[in-house]
Order: sequence, then structure tokens, then C-alpha cells
Amino acid sequence: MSQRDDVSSLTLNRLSVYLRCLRQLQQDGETRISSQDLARRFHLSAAQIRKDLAQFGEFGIRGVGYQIDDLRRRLESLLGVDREHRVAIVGAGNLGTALARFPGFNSDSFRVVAVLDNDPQKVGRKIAGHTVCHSRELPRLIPELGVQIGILAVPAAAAQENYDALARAGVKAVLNFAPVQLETCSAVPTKSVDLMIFMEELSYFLR
Amino acid sequence: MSQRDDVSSLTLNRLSVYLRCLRQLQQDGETRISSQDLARRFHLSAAQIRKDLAQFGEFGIRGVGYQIDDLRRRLESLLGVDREHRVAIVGAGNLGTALARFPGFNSDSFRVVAVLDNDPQKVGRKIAGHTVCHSRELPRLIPELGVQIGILAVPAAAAQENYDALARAGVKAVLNFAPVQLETCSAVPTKSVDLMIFMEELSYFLR
DNA sequence: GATTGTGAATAGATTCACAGCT
DNA sequence: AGCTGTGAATCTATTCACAATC
Repeated sequence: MSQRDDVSSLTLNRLSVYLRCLRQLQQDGETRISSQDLARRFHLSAAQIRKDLAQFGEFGIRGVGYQIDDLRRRLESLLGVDREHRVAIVGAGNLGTALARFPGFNSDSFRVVAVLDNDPQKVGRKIAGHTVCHSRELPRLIPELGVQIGILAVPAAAAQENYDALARAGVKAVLNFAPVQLETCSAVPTKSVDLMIFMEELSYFLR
Repeated sequence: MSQRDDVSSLTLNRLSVYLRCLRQLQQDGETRISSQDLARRFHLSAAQIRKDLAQFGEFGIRGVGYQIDDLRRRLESLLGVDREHRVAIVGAGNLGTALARFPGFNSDSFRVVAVLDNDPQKVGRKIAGHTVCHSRELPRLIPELGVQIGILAVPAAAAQENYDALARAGVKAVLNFAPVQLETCSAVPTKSVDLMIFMEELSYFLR
């Protein structure tokens, strides 16, 4: 169970894809699969599957393939989704609200435990079972609720200060939806999701 | 104005970032900037800025730098965001609703012109000024409204069929939020945004 | 003197192809 | 016989460093 920190984001994202495929296969009643069949079935690359997995150990059986249940469990453990992570959503606008209701955020691996906003109008409202708290409570709530992951769903102008507040309060990772290049501290890994950039990429192909 | 189709996604995404930075600078009243200053100010790489831009022409002045207004316009034209693209959102759940209200989708470059759903409960409702139409109207509406970009905000199980319907109806690009590996036809470039994969990547760092 | 644009160098990711197990 | 795990080969992306230009 090697755990070097130099695993690329590309690899990690593919591991998530593999995990999803394995779950599907298991639902379909399969118990074993080869990298080749996995690749064929889900439009992936067999060599890449093997290389990706090889970074973390020898999970397969030569001449046979991978035991689906076993590999699934190993990937879950590797990605850390075999335990529950507590999530706080900062920003209770359209996006924050949609995220709070997102099924993936109320699953076995991720659980929203707080929704915050600095707009007095929104504080006190109920969203997906959570009463919106004022952002000023953030430094208290994060440690109190054991929040490990912060989700930034605030306007661009407010993103940096809220990132800083989350980092100071002790979250271990941040998912940012605001369209800014955050100045991140390396102790708090951050992933940015920027809709406008995706749209502009598509726009490039419309000519 | 070279327009080869072999520009990497990474490069395109950085062009979007540069564009955003230039707009900010222009708002701040700047008129000229060097790759070095741009890099310093927004935590980018000067050499990479120059290489990225060089793929499309010579936009700068040696010894001087880049004219902000000029470069901004060239990037806008390059990315195709100097014209309006019509957008249809398929799926009027939480996410579809949040997207319909997203300011970026009611801007100069992108305009939502239709929201569709196959749930009779949702058809007829108003979302951000749009009356939700039934998905069966899709083949008629897409050409009629001149929709170029389709946004998939439907459950995983419905994603492929709706992608196919959008492609058949003539959209030129698709942004997919459903957690599936779509089988895409190469004529309709597709970008997938998968929240669960982002979360699992962050989860990896929580140990 | 300053900065771009770019070939050459380096680093990183993917694919190939086969030795080594079962 | 069949499939994994992996070194070597290829392809892609980034960084370096400097000649060309203003």
C-alpha cells in the first residue's frame, strides 16, 4: 500500500473512473475482469489501466485478470472513499444550493454537514435539511463539525478570503467553483472547477 | 489567424485564463503588459504564455510586450467568444436549474435559449425566464432556436440517449455533467465535468 | 536594454511489446 | 494459453536560453 504523493491528477481521475466501472460490473453480477475486457467495455486503454494500478501494488493475477470485488475495495481505500468525509459548502446561492442537494454529497463517502453564507437574507433558511449559518461562524463550525473538505460556491470577489478562512479553520482540501486563480497554501490541496473555461473551450470548436 | 484543430485542451484552457487576466488588467486601467509581469501578477509561467500565444500568431511587440486591448480582442476571436452562442440545457433538476441561472450563461458569449426535461411535472414551469419544454420537443427546438451548445444535466442513465438526440438535432458541442463515459461522435466535441471525480481526487489527499 | 518568438533540452504521460506468472 | 506487470520507445507538454526585434 505505497502512498507517495507524486501521483498525477490524471492518474487519480482515471482511478475514479475505474472504480465506477467496477461498481457497475459488480452490479451486473461479474466477479472477474481482465484489463482488456475492462478497456473494451468502457472505452479505456488496457495498458494504461495496468500501468495506473501498478503504481500502487500488484492487484491482479497473471493469466487471469482482476478480482472485481478485491480491486474495487483497494481502489476505494486508495482514494479514501471507504470512509466518510465531512463537507461544508460556503455560498448558498444557486450553485451552493444545487450542490447541497447533490446526491453525491450525501453519500457514504461525502456528507454535507454545513452550509454557510454571509447574506443575512439567506442565514436561517433551510437547504436540503441544513440551516444556513452565517460565514462568521466558519472558524468555530469547521473544527466543531470535523469538516475536512470545503466547497467554495461564492462570487469571484469573495473566493480568496473564504479560501483563507477555510484553510485557517483547518479544512484539509478545497473544491473551488469561483472563477479565480486562488493563491493556495500547499497544505490545503485545491481543485478548481471553472464552468466558463469549459464553455470557452467548446466555443473554440464552433467555427 | 491560423486555425489548426490540434490545439490541446490544456492550451485552450490557459488561453481562457489569460483572457480573464487581461480583462481584469484593462479594468484596472492598464494598457500594456509583458509576459513576465502577467506571469508574476497571476501566478502563471511567462515562457508558457509566450509559447501558447505563438501557436496562433505574433501578438506582441519585441522589447515592449503586449497591447492589452489588442491581445484581449485576438483571444476573444480565437476562442470564439466575440459572438453569441446559443445554449440549451437538458435536465431541469437542481443542477440544470442552477445552470440556467448562472450569470455566465446569460452573457455576451453564451445565452440559454431553452431548458428541457422529460418529467411532465417540470414541463411548463418557469426557470430563469424560460418555460421548461418537454424533451420530445428537442429535435424541433434545437434547429429552430439555432442552438449550438447542449448542456447535459440529466441523470447518468439518461445521458447517452440525450447526447445522441442533441447530436442528431445538430448541436455543435456538448458539456456533460452526468457521471458517465459518453460514447461521443467526433463531430460533436464533448467536455465532461464530473464532480464525483473531483471529490475523489481531493479525498486521496486526506490521510 | 527590454521583451518577444522559438529551437533545443527536459520532464511527463502514454503506448508498445514482451518477460514472467498462473 | 492467457494476462499481468514493466522496461523501453514514443508522444506530448513544459521549461530553458538566446537570436531577432523594437
